[in-house]
Amino acid sequence: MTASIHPTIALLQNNSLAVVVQQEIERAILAGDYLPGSKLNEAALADKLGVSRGPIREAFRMLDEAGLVRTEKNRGVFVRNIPVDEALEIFDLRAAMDDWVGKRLAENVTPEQLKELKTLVTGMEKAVKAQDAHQYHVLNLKFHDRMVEMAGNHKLTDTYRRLIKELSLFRRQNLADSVLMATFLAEHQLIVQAIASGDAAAAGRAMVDHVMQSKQRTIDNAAVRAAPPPPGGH
Amino acid sequence: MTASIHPTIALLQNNSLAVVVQQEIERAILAGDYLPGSKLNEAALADKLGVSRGPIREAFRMLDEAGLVRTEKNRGVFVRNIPVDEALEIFDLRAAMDDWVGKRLAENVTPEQLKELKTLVTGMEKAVKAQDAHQYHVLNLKFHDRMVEMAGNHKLTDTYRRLIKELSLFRRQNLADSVLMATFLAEHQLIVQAIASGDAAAAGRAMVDHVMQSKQRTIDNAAVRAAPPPPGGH
DNA sequence: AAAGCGCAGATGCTCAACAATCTACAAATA
DNA sequence: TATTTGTAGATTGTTGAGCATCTGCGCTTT
Repeated sequence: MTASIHPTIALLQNNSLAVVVQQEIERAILAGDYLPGSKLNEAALADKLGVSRGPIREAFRMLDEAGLVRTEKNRGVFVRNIPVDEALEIFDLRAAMDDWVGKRLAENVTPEQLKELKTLVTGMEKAVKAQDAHQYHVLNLKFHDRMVEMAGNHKLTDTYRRLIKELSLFRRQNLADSVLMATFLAEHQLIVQAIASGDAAAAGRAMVDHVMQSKQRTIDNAAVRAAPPPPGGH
Repeated sequence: MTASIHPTIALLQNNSLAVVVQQEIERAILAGDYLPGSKLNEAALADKLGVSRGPIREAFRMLDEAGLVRTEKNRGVFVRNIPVDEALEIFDLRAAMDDWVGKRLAENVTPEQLKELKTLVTGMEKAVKAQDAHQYHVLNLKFHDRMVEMAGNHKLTDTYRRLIKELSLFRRQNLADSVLMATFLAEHQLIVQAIASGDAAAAGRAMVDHVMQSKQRTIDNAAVRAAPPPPGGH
């Protein structure tokens, strides 16, 4: 009932230090401040964030359970490095969920929601034309996240976001070239179109095809990097 | 390298106390030792398990992240009570996953795996005939878990199991009556049959139908309990 | 070069303490 | 009587010190 004006106070009123620390470390990891594989030092973090080791350790346990870090006994906590195999598995799982989302949206989407999705696609078109890969990436994430959210299943939304976070740990975002961006853009338009048509099966298929395309691109990418040209002398 | 003979020592060699505590509390919760809504007392648990409050608190954070308990600041940790809405959401999410599992199995199942599934169904038949609801329940869980596992996607398997754990917190297992058990049994046979036929679409459909049946039963159950007959005089 | 030694640094855990907060219950008030 | 207030006790959130143990690494020894 006492809605504190001061935001940072309100934060600590409802969240324990451990939760705040967890959020901060998660933010830093997802922002790329700590790269996959790097070690998170308990004492250093405690010092940096101005708390004792207790909350740091509790935050570590949460992050571990969330799949963002890996704990090796007596060695420490490391930012998780998602192997290709696992990333591909995540794509398949996402596809299964997106299939459901597409079907559900085709049946239940409102005109306002449809309009919002179209706006997002338009934004991506502009980003592609402007060669703004970052903006495209942000809108792309938002586009998919909103669709999942619109499907109205909180549990599925939570699960989806958990997967996206883990996936973001897989290779620092393979920068999309303009040709690929254009391809994906066309698929996005297809998805919205299918949803708008109310054809559940088609909408599901469009979503699945799209994710499978991303998966295939990841496979190709991995194949290229697995057999790189020998590095030239420095 | 030093493979301790003593199992409990080997356990602590690889797992921190917090993890062991987490596993023990989780076991207790899933076994029904702590009912949904009940409070978990830090000091009491620390005393009972012979550890300090630190590992207990770390275990709490893991269990919270896993969705098995809920933490209220300054009030404590409580075994989570899954509301009906959330249970229904989980059913839909499961259906989406099982659809994928069914399709995948229809395409890739091995004769050995098929045989194993048939054995499980046979076991359930016997349990139904013997009116052994508990045995049926155990085999049912195993049947579905094995199918998910056989689909070969670890991430999906993890996610599925997480959901099942949460779902087990929803109403102490609605005891299945024999009529319902028979219905589900027929559906199980249908699933195995569809998988064996190699018809991906049919297998997926059979899996989805089955989960939706469980969902519907949950809805009916909830409706009945929501409008119970007025309690007779004591 | 390989094996062994020793040490600094970090983790895992315990214990003790204290502030903040919640809970329950009793007393005071309307 | 019902409601409010006050207060004591219990519990949580957090800190800090301390210590055993493990890891990593450089150094010595062979």
